[in-house]
Amino acid sequence: MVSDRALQVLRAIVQDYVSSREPVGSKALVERHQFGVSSATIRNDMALLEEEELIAAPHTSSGRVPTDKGYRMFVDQLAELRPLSAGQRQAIAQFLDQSIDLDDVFARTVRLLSQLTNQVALVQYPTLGNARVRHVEFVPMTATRLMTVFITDGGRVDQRIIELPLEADEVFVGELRAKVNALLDGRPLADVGGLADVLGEHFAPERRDAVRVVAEALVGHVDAHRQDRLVMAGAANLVRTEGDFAGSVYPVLEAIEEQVTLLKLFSEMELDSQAVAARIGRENAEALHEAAVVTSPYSMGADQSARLGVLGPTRMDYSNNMAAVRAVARYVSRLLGEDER
Amino acid sequence: MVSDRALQVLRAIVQDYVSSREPVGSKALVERHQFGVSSATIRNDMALLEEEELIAAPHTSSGRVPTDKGYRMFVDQLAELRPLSAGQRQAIAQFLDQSIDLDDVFARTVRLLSQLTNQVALVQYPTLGNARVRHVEFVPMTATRLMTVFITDGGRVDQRIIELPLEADEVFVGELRAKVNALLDGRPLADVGGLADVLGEHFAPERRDAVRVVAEALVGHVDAHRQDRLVMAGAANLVRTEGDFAGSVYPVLEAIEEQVTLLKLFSEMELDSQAVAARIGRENAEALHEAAVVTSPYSMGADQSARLGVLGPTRMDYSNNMAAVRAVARYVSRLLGEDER
DNA sequence: AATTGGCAGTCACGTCAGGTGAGTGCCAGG
DNA sequence: CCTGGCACTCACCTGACGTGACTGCCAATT
Repeated sequence: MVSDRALQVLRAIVQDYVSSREPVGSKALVERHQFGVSSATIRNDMALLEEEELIAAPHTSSGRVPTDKGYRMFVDQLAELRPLSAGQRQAIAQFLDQSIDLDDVFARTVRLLSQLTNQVALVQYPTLGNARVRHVEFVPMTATRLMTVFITDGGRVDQRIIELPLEADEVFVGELRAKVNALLDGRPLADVGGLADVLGEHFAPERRDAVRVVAEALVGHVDAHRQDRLVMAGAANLVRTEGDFAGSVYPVLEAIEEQVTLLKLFSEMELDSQAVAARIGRENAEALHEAAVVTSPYSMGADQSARLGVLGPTRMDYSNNMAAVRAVARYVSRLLGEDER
Repeated sequence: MVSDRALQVLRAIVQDYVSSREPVGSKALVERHQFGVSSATIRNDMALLEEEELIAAPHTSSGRVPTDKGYRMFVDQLAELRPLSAGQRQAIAQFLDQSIDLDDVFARTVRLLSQLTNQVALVQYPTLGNARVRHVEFVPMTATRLMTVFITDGGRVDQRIIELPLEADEVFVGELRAKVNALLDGRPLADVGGLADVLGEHFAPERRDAVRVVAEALVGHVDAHRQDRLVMAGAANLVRTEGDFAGSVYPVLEAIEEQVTLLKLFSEMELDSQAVAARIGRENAEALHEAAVVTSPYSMGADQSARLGVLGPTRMDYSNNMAAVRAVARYVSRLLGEDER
């Protein structure tokens, strides 16, 4: 039973607290916002909000601070994400258009996001859906060591070094290159496993052992495509906002570097709405109890899609960050060809 | 004119300070180490060391702390690089041998180093010397967008997305693939620029504009090979040692993420000895005045070489870190084929 | 000449008490 | 339902005061 005005008060508290980092009291509130009522009235509303656990007082007699639940309500009610300014949009376009390759798109995206939001930015590499094999290349390193380069439709590239049980001369490598590509080029990744099994049949029996090693590498390449990765930028921003973490930022940084916690989080959010979404405080895993994560899905043509976003203290500027994440996600999607049909 | 015993005292001070994080006094010193003289004598030596600016007192009446110069002397003369334990060496081998591709070697190396030293670890990607073109692949993204994949001898791979001024059908892409590879395969990278200039002659006039865009991309690939990169791991460790940075760790983390400061530092150290080396405190650029960097060169066959190492507060365990950096650099060099001839 | 014990002096740091002010909760009156 | 007023509560700052870990120096000793 929170009145309409009480919600306005909650919004004002979140805004003021985010910008000032200090618990906000009823008096300051009526001064900075036009409520048309006195501070005593606001105090009543605040008591109500506290009842609902949307705000809390750090100690008996001080201003109030939004709880995770308060932030959640703030974010959910935050219907209008004001679009970025024309200048900002242009900056996004200009900066990302300079990308020279796929990795560079992600590297630039993550740097851009961290600058726009002053938070740690994260970009998940897209998982390839029904991609196909484009080309496989073999590069001799030493007599018995071979690098395999695996290129897919979507333009993703994997390299891998393998140790052969025999010396590979130019002729054998050439034969490998020709036969593997004849067999695999254009085939869906899902087929690679089966085809690799029969690869040996195309070679002389004394080569079979070496070919088996190559086949294993090819399977490994496919697995690597399934595996997700994150790129991160702006770790320095986390240190800057250190004061917002009661504990240390250490476990937070650790969780980011470990990736596994974040990847799990990203895949859970995948199920959520297709729009920009937030996970706040205790909604997250242990290490991120004091952090908030704002992400949006982006797509890379085909059915390849992943998420990108930012991570920071729960006390963050959700309006701005959500707007930035949305804008960047949209631009990256467009850049990677989704909107081109 | 520092006596021999005074140097022992310096060594003891560095060791005690590194492990305790507290200024060390003459009394504690004689208790923890067997000097065979009284604390008053040690005090005299300490006064001498202070004269030489090898140690300093944070305030008038407190223990002493090594200065940058003191650490420098410690590193140059006093630290014994005890080899790692058999267990540690084995751990390095086991962990790195699992690498599945080139990027993975670097990723594992950097993680390993940060765990062995509890510092931020850095690995510089090798600059390619006189590498040659192995293969160039073209992957259509959309009708007018093409991804180029550039593979060199050394096994390094670059991808890049380009926008063509016309629609590229399968036939044209196939033609590109055949002619570019006929022209470039096996040629040194240095020749790519010249050859790209004449690429247009091999195509029909109406294709020349598109071919020029491709040629530019190829030149870009070569440039990208010249450009250095760093991979980093263990940023969380920097936060953990935050207390050792009088200011904030913010500028330090920022310098690491910017890369340019670190790359400059790495290339300067290139000139130094071939062994493991340290840059301490004010020997570094502004942002790293309170940090120390320990690096060692490693090689990747051919004439490709680069550096790897760790970064932390000047108050770090130099003996251990230098030993770890040296061991890892050696193992990576061996793994990448240098020792195989 | 080097070493030692002794002693005065310095200064960071922890503790404690008192004062200050921002902010709440509640109540009686509009 | 809103408002002004008032008592009450704490976090926080400040200054005073001991305490203890050092150093620096000096005269005595080997």
